[in-house]
Amino acid sequence: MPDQQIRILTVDDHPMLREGIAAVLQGEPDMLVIAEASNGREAIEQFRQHRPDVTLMDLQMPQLGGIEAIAAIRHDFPNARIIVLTTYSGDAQAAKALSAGASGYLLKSMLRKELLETIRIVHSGRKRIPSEIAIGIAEHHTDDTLTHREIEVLREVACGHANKIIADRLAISEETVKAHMRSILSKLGANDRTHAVTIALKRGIIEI
Amino acid sequence: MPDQQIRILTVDDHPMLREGIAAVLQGEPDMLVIAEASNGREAIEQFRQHRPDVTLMDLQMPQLGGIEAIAAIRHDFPNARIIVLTTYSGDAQAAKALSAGASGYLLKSMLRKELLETIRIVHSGRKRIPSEIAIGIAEHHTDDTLTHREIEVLREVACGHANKIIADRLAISEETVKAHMRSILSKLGANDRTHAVTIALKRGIIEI
DNA sequence: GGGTGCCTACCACTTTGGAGGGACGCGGTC
DNA sequence: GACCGCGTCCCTCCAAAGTGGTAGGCACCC
Repeated sequence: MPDQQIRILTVDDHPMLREGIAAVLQGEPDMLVIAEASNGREAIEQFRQHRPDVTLMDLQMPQLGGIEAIAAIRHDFPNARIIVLTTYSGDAQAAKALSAGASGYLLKSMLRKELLETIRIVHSGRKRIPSEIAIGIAEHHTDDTLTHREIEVLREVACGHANKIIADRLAISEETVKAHMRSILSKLGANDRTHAVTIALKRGIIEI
Repeated sequence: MPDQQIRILTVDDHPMLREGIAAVLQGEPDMLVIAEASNGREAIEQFRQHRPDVTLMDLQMPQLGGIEAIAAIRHDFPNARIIVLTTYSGDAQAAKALSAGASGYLLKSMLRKELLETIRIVHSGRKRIPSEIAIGIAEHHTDDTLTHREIEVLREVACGHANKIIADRLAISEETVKAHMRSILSKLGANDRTHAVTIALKRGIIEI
């Protein structure tokens, strides 16, 4: 009954982890790993070629990240069922992945039982987000989110650039940079720019 | 010939990854996974109980980190052969692991071939550190390393505390905090405190 | 005894950051 | 048309951060 099997694509830059997933899924008669990819670019390629029923996707990968890959795949195949399988990297990352079109979000620290359950649930067309993750997202959902420009400024701040330098690099006045900083500090509830950077890193708003 | 097999303990908080390692090692007749652990505390226990020939150890784990576990195991069993298997988290982390007594350092992104090679090499009593890692460590080895007190100050800075607050919390004068900061900025080559924090995070000197 | 590194502390000084206010154009929505 | 969010810009003011130099006490090692 190969037609009834759930055909799965695994995407992760750790071969050993792909190996582990494959080992777990091999024990399940209704599942079959049909392709693997080690970055976002390969993931898109493999998806096009094999049209898997379910895709397991890491977020942090070289070349092209998971979130971009999810968005690209869902753009071409709006019915693609994609489960994020990653180490927790902040509620902002999780929220981005879900709004990019992921149907599930799993942590690598979770047990095989949850993986199998989630694959079956997502394959059947439903969504599945563990409550820990959902709570994390909800916690900051009411908060103001940073605008595109504010995130740009914050990235500059993380590099150790002074307001004046940032102003030059973004081709705006120092006063504007200060205005953005005020907004950033207030939105994140940070004491100072350093605090703002560590908060943003924790929540996955920016990366190092 | 079970006596000639390399008896291996795997330590990682991702069950899926342990599964993957086990799958890879199962194909090797001269290797055998005899125990698993999902954090540092369990690792020490399992080591005591099974005395493996080689231990594969992740660094980032709940309860007790890998570096502490390596140090504890090597304290009781100076001949323990331990290989770090982790995602790269800065040269400082790698250096700490090696000086805690690890004989090898592998990245999770590396291929199975390298894992097997490293296990055999380390089991034979030699060390093995990939050149990328060695270069990373060497790059900053000539640099001044931060003192214990400086790291304490930097951790406070990362929390968004002002010099005055840090002074209170560490029970020293604000002027002393400033003196430490001057030293930190100079040693790390940072433009300002924010930059110092991001550099230290990248290099694994502090964690969020 | 002399040297070194670390932690501590002070002074004087300049630069930067952050708070609080207001303001305007633009694009979107109601 | 009125409103709102965003990005832009300007002002003032004060508190912080950062730079320079100096120095004592302490532990450690030659």
